[in-house]
Amino acid sequence: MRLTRAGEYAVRCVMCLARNGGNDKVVSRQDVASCGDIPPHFLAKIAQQLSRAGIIEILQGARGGYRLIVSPEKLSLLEVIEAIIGEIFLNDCVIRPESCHASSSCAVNNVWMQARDQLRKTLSQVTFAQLLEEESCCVVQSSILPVQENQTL
Amino acid sequence: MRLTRAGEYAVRCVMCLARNGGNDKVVSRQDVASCGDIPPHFLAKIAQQLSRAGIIEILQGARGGYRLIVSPEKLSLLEVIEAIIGEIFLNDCVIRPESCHASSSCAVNNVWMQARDQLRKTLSQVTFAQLLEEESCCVVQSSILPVQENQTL
DNA sequence: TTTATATAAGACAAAAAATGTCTTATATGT
DNA sequence: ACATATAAGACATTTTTTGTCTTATATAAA
Repeated sequence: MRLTRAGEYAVRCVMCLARNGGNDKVVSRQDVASCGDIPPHFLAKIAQQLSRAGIIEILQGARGGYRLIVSPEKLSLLEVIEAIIGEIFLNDCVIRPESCHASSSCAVNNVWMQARDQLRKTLSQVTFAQLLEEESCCVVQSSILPVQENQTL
Repeated sequence: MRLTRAGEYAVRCVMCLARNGGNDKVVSRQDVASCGDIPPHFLAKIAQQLSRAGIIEILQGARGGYRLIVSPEKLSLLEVIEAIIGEIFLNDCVIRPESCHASSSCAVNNVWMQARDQLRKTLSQVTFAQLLEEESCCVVQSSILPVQENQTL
């Protein structure tokens, strides 16, 4: 497990959409990128992963952008993160049998599995609705967005 | 946080020492390496980190090797792992303020901190004495070691 | 004291993973 | 038809991790 920058960007992206596009509103990639301080092309990749995971919808063409299609109440931090970095594992030997000889009955491995379950549970219990209620990094700059709604047409 | 291979090797190294060198016995680097399937020179680096952390003692010269200087009852998985990979953090923004703007009052960050504390607690509650009581990956091959005690002198 | 054995220390190389950029293609609204 | 915006994937860069090699040093034993 590792919260990569891509994972962090994904969280910021969803936060931005939940905040600014909550009512099925579409937010352009540019706006999300500047809101979350994300390189636009990198965001494109991340958005595609979120789209494949069924979390957002991507709208092509003029006036395109991203739209959150899961309500913030039903969307957990875990879902967004695992959409980007894959299912969380803390140790390799579970998924890579060649890196260890006797993983099934290994006491060390059992500890890692327990820690993993705990971590996933914690992350799954936090929804974006909850996160929105509090002050968050990725929302600090969002005050620029309402202005941009009336941008050049 | 990420359980790197180096961290995994460190755990195997300590398991091997706890099992075979429990009574202040010295186990050669070669023996530890073959027991834990660790590249010998890589093990040397890991051992140095464990030594700096006060977990093992390194004995130079002929008949040298490594010796566990903390009793397995008092040595936790967390201590060994953090000796190698540093203090566990799940997210960057805690230690790298430049990667985030308002980390102190960030709801997302708070979740990560909570998950981190939980993970560290879990790992700190497991001792190597406990791990030794059960079957473990890194101990499977240790039956070769008693034989090697009577090796060529 | 000399020799064989074993690790220390750090430079170096290789591989893997993550991050970021760029180009061509495609879709949409006007 | 045109302007706008994302899709898709190749490519480059950077960082991290892993592993190796060489020279130096310490110790035990002949």
